[in-house]
Amino acid sequence: MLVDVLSDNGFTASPVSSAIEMDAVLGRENVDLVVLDIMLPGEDGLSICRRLRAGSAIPIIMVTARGEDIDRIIGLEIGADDYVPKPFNSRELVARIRALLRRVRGGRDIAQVRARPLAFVGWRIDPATRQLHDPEGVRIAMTSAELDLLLAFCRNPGRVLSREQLLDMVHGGLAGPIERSIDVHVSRIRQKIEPDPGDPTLIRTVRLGGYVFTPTVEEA
Amino acid sequence: MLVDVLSDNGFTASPVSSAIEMDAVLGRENVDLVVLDIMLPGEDGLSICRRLRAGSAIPIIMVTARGEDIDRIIGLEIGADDYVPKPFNSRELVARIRALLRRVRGGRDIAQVRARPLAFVGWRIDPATRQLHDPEGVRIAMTSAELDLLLAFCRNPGRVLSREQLLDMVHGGLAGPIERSIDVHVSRIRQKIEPDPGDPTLIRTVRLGGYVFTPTVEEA
DNA sequence: ATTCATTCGATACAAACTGAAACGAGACCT
DNA sequence: AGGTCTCGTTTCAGTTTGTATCGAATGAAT
Repeated sequence: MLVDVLSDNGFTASPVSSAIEMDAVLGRENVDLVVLDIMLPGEDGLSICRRLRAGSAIPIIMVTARGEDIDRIIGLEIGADDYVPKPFNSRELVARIRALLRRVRGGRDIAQVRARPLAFVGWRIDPATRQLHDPEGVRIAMTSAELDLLLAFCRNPGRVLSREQLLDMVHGGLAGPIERSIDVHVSRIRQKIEPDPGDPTLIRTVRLGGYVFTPTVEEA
Repeated sequence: MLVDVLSDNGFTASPVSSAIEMDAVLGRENVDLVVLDIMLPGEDGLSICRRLRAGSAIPIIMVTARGEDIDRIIGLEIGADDYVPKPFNSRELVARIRALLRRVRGGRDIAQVRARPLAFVGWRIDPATRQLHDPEGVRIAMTSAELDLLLAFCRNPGRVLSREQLLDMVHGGLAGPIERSIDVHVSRIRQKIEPDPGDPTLIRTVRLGGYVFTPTVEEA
C-alpha cells in the first residue's frame, strides 16, 4: 500500500522486507531516503537505523506501531531524522518525507529556489542566465568569479561572511586560492556596483570579520 | 517550565507570549530555532509560521494540543520543520530540537533573520547595514569596532556595563585586547555622537563600574 | 584644606589589517 | 599559434586598532 501512495506522489519506492534486502537495494540503487519500520524480521529496526547512521547521512524516517514516547526518543537519539507513529495518515507520511527531503538536500531544493533572479536596490541578478542588470536595466559585465561572489552575498544579506565562508561558497569548498583573493574580488565588484566605490555602502567591510551585504534582497 | 527544561539541557531560551514579542527577540538576538505553539493570542501560530518561513529558513518546531493529522499536515506543508503533539514528553521535545539542529547545521546554510535598526534621540543605527545616521539623516562614518561597541550599548541601554562585558560583546569572547582599549573606543565614539564630547551625556562614565548608555532605545 | 593613590580622558605611536593597482600564469577563443 | 580575458598573488599605501604615556579628575585619608 505504501508503495502505491508514494508512487502516486511522484516518488520511486523500492519495498524491502528484511535488512539483507535493504542492503542489496542500497548497494545498487540511488536511494534518497529510507522509511524504516521498527518491526522487521531479522535485524531490529533500531539496530538498522544505528548501522545506517554510522555509515552514512542518508535521511531516515522511522515507522512504528508502538506509540510510546520512549521509542520515539530512542529512535531520534539513535539518529533517525523523523518519526511517524502507526497507524499513520498517508498524507502525513508524504508530507514528512517531502519536508525531510527539502531539509536534507537543502542544497538541491534551494538550488531551484536559487535559480530565480534576485533583486536589490533596483539591481537584478539572475543565477540562471548569470547576468547582472543595473537599475536602468543595462547589463553590467561580470566575470564568473565576480558573479559567484555577488550571488553568495545576495543569498546571505545582512550577515557578516568571513573570507573563509565566501571562499567556500564561491570555490565550492575545494582547496584553492588564499583568503585575500576575496578582497580583490570584492574590490572589483565594488567598482562595478557601488555608487561611490571609495565609500562602499552595499558591501561593507567588517574588520577581522569579513564582509556584509547590506541591501535587502528579494526574488524578482 | 519549558524554559527550565531547555536550560537544563544547555540551551538558552527566550520565552515570548506573542508574535510581537517574538519579532522583538528575533530582531535583537541570534536565534537558532523557534518552538511555536499554534495557540497564541493575536497572530495565529500557523500564520506566524508562514510569515517566518517566507522571510528566512530558521528551523521551526510546532507544538499543538490538537492532535489531528490535518493540523500536522498543514503545519509541515506550511514549512514547519517538525511537529510535536501536546501533551509532549519534555525529553522528546529536547531530542527533536537536537535532531533538528543537527540536521540544519549539517546543511550549514542558515539564512539568519535580519537584525532590525535601532534608534535613540534621533540617531539611527542599523546592524544590518552597519551604518549610523545622525538626527538629520546624515551618515556618520564609523569603524567596525566603534560600531560594534555602540551596538552593544544600544542593546543594553540604562545598564552599567563593565569594560569586561563590553569587551566580550565587541570582541566575541575570543581573547584579545586589554580593558583599557574600551576607553579609547568610547572616547572616539563620543567625539562622533556627543553634542559636547567634553561633557558627555549619552555615554556616561561610572567610576569603577564601566559605562552606561543613557538614552532610551527603540526599534526603528 | 591638602595630600595622595587611583581612575579616567586624550593623544601619540606602532602593529595589524584592508584597498587598489600591477603583474603574470593559465584558460579560452579564434 | 596568437591574442584576449580572467583570476590569484604580490606589493604598497592608507586606515584601523591596541597599547603606552601623560595630564586631569575623583575620592579618601590625613
